[in-house]
Order: sequence, then structure tokens, then C-alpha cells
Amino acid sequence: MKLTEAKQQFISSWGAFGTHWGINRTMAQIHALLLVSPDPLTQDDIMEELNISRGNTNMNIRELINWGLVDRVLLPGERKEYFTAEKDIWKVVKQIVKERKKRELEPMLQLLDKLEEVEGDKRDKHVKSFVDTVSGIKKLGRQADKTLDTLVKAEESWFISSLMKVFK
Amino acid sequence: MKLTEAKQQFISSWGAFGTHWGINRTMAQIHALLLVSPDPLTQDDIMEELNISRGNTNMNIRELINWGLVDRVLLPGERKEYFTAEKDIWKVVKQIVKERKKRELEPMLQLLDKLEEVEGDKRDKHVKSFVDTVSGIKKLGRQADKTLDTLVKAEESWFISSLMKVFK
DNA sequence: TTGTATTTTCAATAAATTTTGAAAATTCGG
DNA sequence: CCGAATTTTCAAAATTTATTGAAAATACAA
Repeated sequence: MKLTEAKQQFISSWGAFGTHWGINRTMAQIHALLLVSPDPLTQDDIMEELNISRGNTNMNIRELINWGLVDRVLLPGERKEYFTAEKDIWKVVKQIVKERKKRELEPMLQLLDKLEEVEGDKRDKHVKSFVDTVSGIKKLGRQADKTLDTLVKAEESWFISSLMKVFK
Repeated sequence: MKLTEAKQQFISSWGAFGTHWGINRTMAQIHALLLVSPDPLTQDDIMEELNISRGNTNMNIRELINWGLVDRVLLPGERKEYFTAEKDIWKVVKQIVKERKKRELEPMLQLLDKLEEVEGDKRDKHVKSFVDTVSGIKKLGRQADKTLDTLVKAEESWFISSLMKVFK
């Protein structure tokens, strides 16, 4: 397979992959393109490679920067902005985990705390079932939260070798 | 907070949560409703509680059954079908991990295997950058695959206590 | 400054996804 | 079987989400 074709397949399936994870297709595709590009690219490079409009490109680059996955690069003597993606996949994973934990897991745990204190007689099976479910989710959620905290701080090599021992 | 309100909040935020994970709102809401219901419900119960159409209800229940998260229950002497959700959250998580691994991670790893064999001179920085990125993702992906395999087989108590030791 | 290159915004449009509801298919007691 | 109850299907409609492109804002060299 030629590089051009391989690159396109990679970008396209990274885009499809993203849609299963709440990330829009274009954002994932731009990320994929930057991941495999040896040098920083401009907005125009990205527009051309992916055949998307200027506005779309701009918004999604901005979003990738918010996620901490892409950085602006200023090349000396160049007027245009260049963009580059973090290439260390372990760092990318940690960054995504960190953001999603903050945006999704933590608010959910806060809500569950409130919901667990629902009024009513625990002998009522409707109340009991609700409280039991909420408690169960909360317990696992808190565990996940702690585990992910540690993962976010971990070095790749340490992480992998530790897991190898536990999950032998 | 009253049970009715708490239930609605739970269902609604579980639905929103789902949309960040590639699951549609209604499917997640039906799942949430069944999770907190002490007894099995019929399609009509679900339609009424969530204010959704029969077709929508039916399709999403079917999808939840495909995911192994909901079971059909036949009550003796009743013509209608009843539905119930697995209440053990650990089992729910394992089931979801198992399905997503099969549907998303494994196909991605297969693709990366192919893409890694791209033609071209490794001294060309474009080729090198592509191969390095793909290899990096593949390596981490394979590790995740193994880890998740073990997780899927694990008991909750074992899982939690092991992780507590590693991530001290 | 001023003029031009570049980036950003956002209302309008397009595309994708979800939902509806009525018709068709199926199930099952009598 | 028959017929009513129940489930399933799916084309059309509604809704949500993504994309465009042109205008406005900004940045910067001269």
C-alpha cells in the first residue's frame, strides 16, 4: 500500500472511531492528519488535505487546542500559524482521560451524591431499588475516578509493567 | 428530593452521559429506567414513563438486548413481554467493555497491522512519521486489548483490591 | 498609521441521526 | 384455525449536529 492511501485510510478510520467516542468526525480527522505529519501544518494545508471549509477547520483546530491535543507553532519569519499534534500516544491518552474525567465523570459523581439522598422509606421497593442502583454506580465510579487519577500521573513504562503483573 | 424527581434526573443525565459515549439518548434513558425499576416493565410502561413512541421504544429495547444489557422476561399467564436490566453494575461495565472491544478496538488493531506495512523508504520523514505513529498506537492498543480481556474476566472485588494495591 | 494577510465568528444551509406512527407481521388463547 | 393482542418494521417527519462561506475582527509588516 502506498503512503497516500494508507494515510487516507488512517484518517478516515480515526474519524469513524472518534464518532463512537463523542468526538466529531472532522475533529478526529484533523487530529489524525497532524499525528502522521512530520512537520507542522497550516490551516490551509489541513483544508486542502481534508477538503473542508475554512470555518470548519478553524473551529475544530480550536477545539483540539482546548483538549490539549494540538499546539500552535509560530515559525520564525512566517506570518501564518502552524499546528502540530502531540506525537507521544501515551500522553495523548492521558490528556483525553484527564479531560473526560473532568467533563463527564466528576459531574456525574456529584449528581449521584445528591440523588442518593432521596426522601422516602427504604422499605418501599421503589426507593430501595433506586438507592441501590445509584449507590452501586457511585461506588464503581469513585473507584474509576481514583484509578484514572493515578493513570494520568503514570509513566507509560511503569503503567504497562504494573498492569502486566496484576493482569498476569 | 422526591423519588419521582430523583428518578427523572437520573434518567435524564444518564441519557446525556450516553450521548458522550456514542449511545443514543433514548437507549441510555430506557436503560436507566430499567436499572432503577424493582420489577420488569412492559413496552407500554416504558413508552409512558419516557413519553416516546412505540417504534422508538421497540427499536431501542432490541438494541439493549443486543448489547446484553437487557433481558426479555416472560411472566406466567401474561401475554405481554416484560423487560429487565442487569442490576449488578460491575457486570454491566464488563458487558459494555466486551462489546466495544469487539466492535471498535479489535477492528482498529487489524487495520493498523495493515497500515504499518506501508511501502516506502523509512528515511523519508513522511513515511517514518506515519509508521511511527501507527506503531505507537498499535502498541498501546494491544496492551489495552490484553488488559481489557483480563478485566472482562475479573470479579469486581478482585479487580478493585488489585488495583488498590497497584495504584496505591 | 494603513493596507493586506490571516484568523475568527456565526447565520444560513446541509447532512446525519433520531423519532414517529400507522401498517404489516407475528403470537397465542380459545 | 380465528381473531384480538402484541410486536416489529420502515418511510416520512422532526430534530439535532455539522459545515459552509462570507463578513467582521485581528495581527502585523512597512
